[in-house]
Parts: sequence; C-alpha cells; structure tokens
Amino acid sequence: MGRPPCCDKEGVKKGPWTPEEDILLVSYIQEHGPGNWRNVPSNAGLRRCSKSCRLRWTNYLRPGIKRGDFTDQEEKMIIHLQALLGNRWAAIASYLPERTDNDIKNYWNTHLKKKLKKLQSSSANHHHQSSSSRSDGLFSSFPSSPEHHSSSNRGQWERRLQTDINMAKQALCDALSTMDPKPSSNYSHDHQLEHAKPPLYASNAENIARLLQSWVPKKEPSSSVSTNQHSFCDSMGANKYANSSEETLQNEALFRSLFGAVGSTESPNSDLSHESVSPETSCFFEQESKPMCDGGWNKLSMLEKWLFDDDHYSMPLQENANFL
DNA sequence: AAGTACCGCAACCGCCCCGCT
DNA sequence: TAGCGGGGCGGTTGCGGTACT
Repeated sequence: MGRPPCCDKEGVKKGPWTPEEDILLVSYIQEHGPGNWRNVPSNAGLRRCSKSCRLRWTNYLRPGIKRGDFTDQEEKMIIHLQALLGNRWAAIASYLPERTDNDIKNYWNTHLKKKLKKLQSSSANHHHQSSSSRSDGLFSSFPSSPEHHSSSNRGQWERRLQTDINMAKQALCDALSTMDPKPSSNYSHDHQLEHAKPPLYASNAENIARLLQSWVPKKEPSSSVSTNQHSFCDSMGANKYANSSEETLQNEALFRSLFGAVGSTESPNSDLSHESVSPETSCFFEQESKPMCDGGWNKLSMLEKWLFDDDHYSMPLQENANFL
C-alpha cells in the first residue's frame, strides 16, 4: 500500500497566500498552538496542504520573525556559519532566531553568494602576481560544502566541523540558558524563539495588524494577492534595499571588517582575525544589539564572540587553505 | 513608451529522518 | 524489527517587480 499524499491533490489551493487565509491560520494556531499540521487545514477551514500551512507559519506568520534587510552582523554570522556548516540552512537559522531558514537561504543565494564571488574574483586579480596561497586561504574559508575538499582531508575537516558544531551548540546553550530557566537541549529555532520571546504568540497580533493595515479588501481575488503581500512586506519595514550608495558603503564596510586582510600583506594567520572585526564594526554590534528587545542579541553575545573569535575564524581558514 | 532581461522572494517539491506501532 | 506517517529540510521553480535598452 503506497503512502497516501499528505493532502488531497484535488481541491487544494496553491500559490500565494491571501490575507484571509493568513488570518484563518494564525487564528487557529493562536488557539491550538502549532503542530499536528495534518489536521490544521481542515480544522482551520483552509483549502491548503498541511505542509503549505506549516511553511506559511514558520516562514512568514510565526511571531518574532524579522523581515527586511539583513544587518552586517547577520551577514557575517551567515557567512561564517555557512562556511562552518555548509548549506544547512535550518542549522544556520537556529543561530539567527529572528530569521527563517528560507530567508537565509534566499539571502545567501541572491546576495551573499554573489558578494563572495565578486570578492573572490577581485581578490584573485589582486593577488594574481603575488603569492596566491594567501588569497586561496581566505576564500577557501567559505566553502559551499565539504565536497569541495579533497578526500584526503575530508575526515580531518569533518572531525573539526563536528567539534565546532558541538562547541557552537554549547555556546548557544550557555547563552540561552541565561535567558530561560528551563534549558533545552533541542536547538530548533522554534524552541529558541520561544525561549527568547517569552510571550508565545506575542507578535502574532502585531503580524496580523500589519497585515490588515495595508490590506484593502480585494474585488478580484486573483489579482491583488501579491500586491497585498508586498504592501504587507513594506509595512513591516521591508523597504528592500537602501539606496545604492549607502549599500555600497555598507558593503565596503562589510568587506573591510570581514576581510580586513584582503589585499594586504599580513601573515596568513591574520585572516579574519580579531582585527577583521573592526572597531566600527564592534561599535556597530553594540548599537545593533540594543534595539533587540528582550536583550536577545545581548544574550547571544557569547555566541557572537565565539563566531568572531580568532581561533574559530582561523579554523576554516587554515584548514581550508589546505584543501585547495 | 514598450519590450526584454534580470532579480528577488514566496512557495512548492521531493527526499529524508525519526517516532510510533 | 520493519513499516508507516508526520514533520523537517534543502533545492528548485514561478511570478511579480525593477532595470535596462
């Protein structure tokens, strides 16, 4: 007997979610809590696949989700975590409680990949005539996956990776345990979110309010959905991108702080060492942390510290330098 | 102003993991 | 112990918006 589909293919609506559907879903989850997704569509009166409901909730409606521009700090964490963990977006997202794995994945694919590629090519040109080992080491610090490594080093790489993952988890555990008297060994981002944001559905109402704020009842259901959604996004501060000059400045600052050694001639071990977090970046971190209500980022400073710590930054650099 | 190309993101698809029986 | 099924995850797609010609 074959496995039945999670939902009937017939009569199941696909495509963009309407505000009405969002409201139905959020109302249901507020009342019953997330979980048992198989029953959610029927119980909530939605003609949607259970998976679709779950995704909509986790990627869009869940409380505490931050949308819009990624901060430099978030970018750095994503870059470093991607180097460390590969394309394990859920794992990466667990360290960025306000971002979803889908968001991070999209951001990586659309922004950071290009950014790093661009940086890689520019640096390759810059160092073409000089010793290449330096730049190789730098950019090999951001492998897309362990497959990029030679098989002879893979075992070693994996052991180090596992060690660092464990250390990261421990650091995060320590950081989070100070927020919540009930420590958890499970680090799904949902759990972290719940710990970091004590009121379970605190921002649901906010999400819905924002949703409704820009929602004009549509006359033609098929045509206004995306417009509404964009308005929703805009109303949530997702003014997608800053003007280009500002973005350029930010990128430069990012590159300087992230890859401060690029184009310079310091010793190889100085890659992304603590000087990679420039004073202005440190300052930025401080300022950036404060608006995070509940002190979430402040509480995570241990992890940040770990992430930007010399030793851990140098791990992938030094290790990966051997893989090319 | 119109047509085209490109980009970003929400959502879907299909595989995998893991708990339950 | 094997099979089932729910849920999670990463990769991919398709659509709408924007930039360019």
